[in-house]
Amino acid sequence: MIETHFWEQLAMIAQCGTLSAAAEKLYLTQPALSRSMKKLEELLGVELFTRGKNKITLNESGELAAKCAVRMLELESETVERIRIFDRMRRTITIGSSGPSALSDLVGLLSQLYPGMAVSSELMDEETLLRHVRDGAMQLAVVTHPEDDEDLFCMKYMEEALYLVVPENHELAGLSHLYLKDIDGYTILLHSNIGFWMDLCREHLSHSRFLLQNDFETFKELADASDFLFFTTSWQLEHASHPKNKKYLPIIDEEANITYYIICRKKNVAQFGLLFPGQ
Amino acid sequence: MIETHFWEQLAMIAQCGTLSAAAEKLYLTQPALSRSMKKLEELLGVELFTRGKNKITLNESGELAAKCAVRMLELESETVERIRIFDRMRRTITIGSSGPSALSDLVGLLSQLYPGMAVSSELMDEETLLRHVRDGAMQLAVVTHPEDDEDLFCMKYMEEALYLVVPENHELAGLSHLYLKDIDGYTILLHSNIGFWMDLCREHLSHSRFLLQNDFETFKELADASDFLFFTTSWQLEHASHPKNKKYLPIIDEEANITYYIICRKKNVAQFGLLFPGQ
DNA sequence: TCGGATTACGTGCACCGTAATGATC
DNA sequence: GATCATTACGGTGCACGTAATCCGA
Repeated sequence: MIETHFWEQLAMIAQCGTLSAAAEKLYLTQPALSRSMKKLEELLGVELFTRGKNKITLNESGELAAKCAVRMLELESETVERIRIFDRMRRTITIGSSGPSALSDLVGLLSQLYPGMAVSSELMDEETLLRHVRDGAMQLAVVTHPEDDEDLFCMKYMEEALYLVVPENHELAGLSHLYLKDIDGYTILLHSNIGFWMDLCREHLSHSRFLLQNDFETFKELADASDFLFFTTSWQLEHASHPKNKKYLPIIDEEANITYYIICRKKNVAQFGLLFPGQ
Repeated sequence: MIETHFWEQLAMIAQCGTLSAAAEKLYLTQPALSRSMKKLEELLGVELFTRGKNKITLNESGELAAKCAVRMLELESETVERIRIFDRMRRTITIGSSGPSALSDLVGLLSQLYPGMAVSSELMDEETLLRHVRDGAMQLAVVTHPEDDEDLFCMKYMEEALYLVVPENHELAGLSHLYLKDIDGYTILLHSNIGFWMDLCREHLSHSRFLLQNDFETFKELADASDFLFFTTSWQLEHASHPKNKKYLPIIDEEANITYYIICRKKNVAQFGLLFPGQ
């Protein structure tokens, strides 16, 4: 059996042309490399070089061996990479959601339940989510509708209600609740990455203008300091601080009161025993 | 970079199930193997085992790694074998002939001209010979007809004349020469491996009975001691001793007086510079 | 004279084996 | 008690580097 470093040295010599150049690249001395190749020839029982007095060249067998060496080294490094990636994936839970709050909530929950695991999370539309869960690219997904599928496990996860935040002196501030149609036309501050909520806004507030913010901190500052209308949800009200000098008006449309369902392949349910107690 | 012996040890552990069993098969002690696998995990940066108090098992990453290890080891041993075979082939000249004398002659000549090379020789029909030369399986072939082909080099090699050997008191002994038809009907001692000569006998001596001999020594003893007719050739008369108390009658049919041609691929001519001087 | 290859020689460390320990059946 | 794995410790061989030599451009 030939150790890997022999193949690496041989490949390097083929690449560099001389022992000395190869030795330098390999952080070896010339004598060491010379000896090593002698040993390789002995182990193979095959002469790989034609040796002149002060030059050494690969012969035909050596050329073949060097080509093979390169292939083996490629396989070896690919293999190592594959093992590392597999191991990393094995200890990361990949999840997705169509809504940001549910995603944050689940990330937090999983991090607590499985302290050794990394959690990789992504916001995406529900069709893509379901496809990813089905083909195994994603282990868990949170969607806004229950899914009845013989391969998929589905469980109610949480509810979330939409609120409109208005300045206390705003004309809407006196209302106890409202419908989406009531605010269609108002200019609204909106975060960009809000998943399905964006579709909801586009659909029901077609006359409104949206001030889109990519950065969450900027959004928060603007929301705090300005008199723009913006949305929040029951989940955010529970988990984050909100300015006191605002009125929080529940939006009572059915579409604005969401029930989240968590989805995973039935064959993976056991893997998430802590998340699905009793299943 | 991971040395081969790590992969071998991992594969062996996967095969055997326990460290101790694997260690024994690898001619190692348990502690050595235990340390070695720790080191492998460190090099990979991946845990491969779940360690109980007195048992150790491959985890999922370890299973993958072990499978990969087997594949790499297979590639490695295939590669070594391939290099060895290539090297051996590189230093053997593979030749063939349709006739035995020309084959012996060429083997002897090549062994003299290329002392470092092995010569692999085979007797076979001319059609097969030409095919082998064309596809590279054979470097040189000796045939009884010139071959005109743009890919093939062809050179006259030697001539050979057939003789009938008869006891001095035989009814044919008085003749100075004869034709094949003159001996059709006689019982003749014949060696089995005589290439195209056999076809010639079958064709022109259809009424003769042949006493076929596989073993050359047996043939020689019988030829010497008995009064059976048998054949020899000009080449054999030159290169081997023949009994004095026999008459050697040349057979003057055209088919019994052979000119041999040596064939090789034009692209290989240079390789046999000593054999084809001036080409 | 310089660059490249091999040979000779001394050394350090990596890995091995032995022995001891812990743990489970 | 038997088996299996890990830890501790001491020894050895192997592969390395340094130095010297040889050779050719």
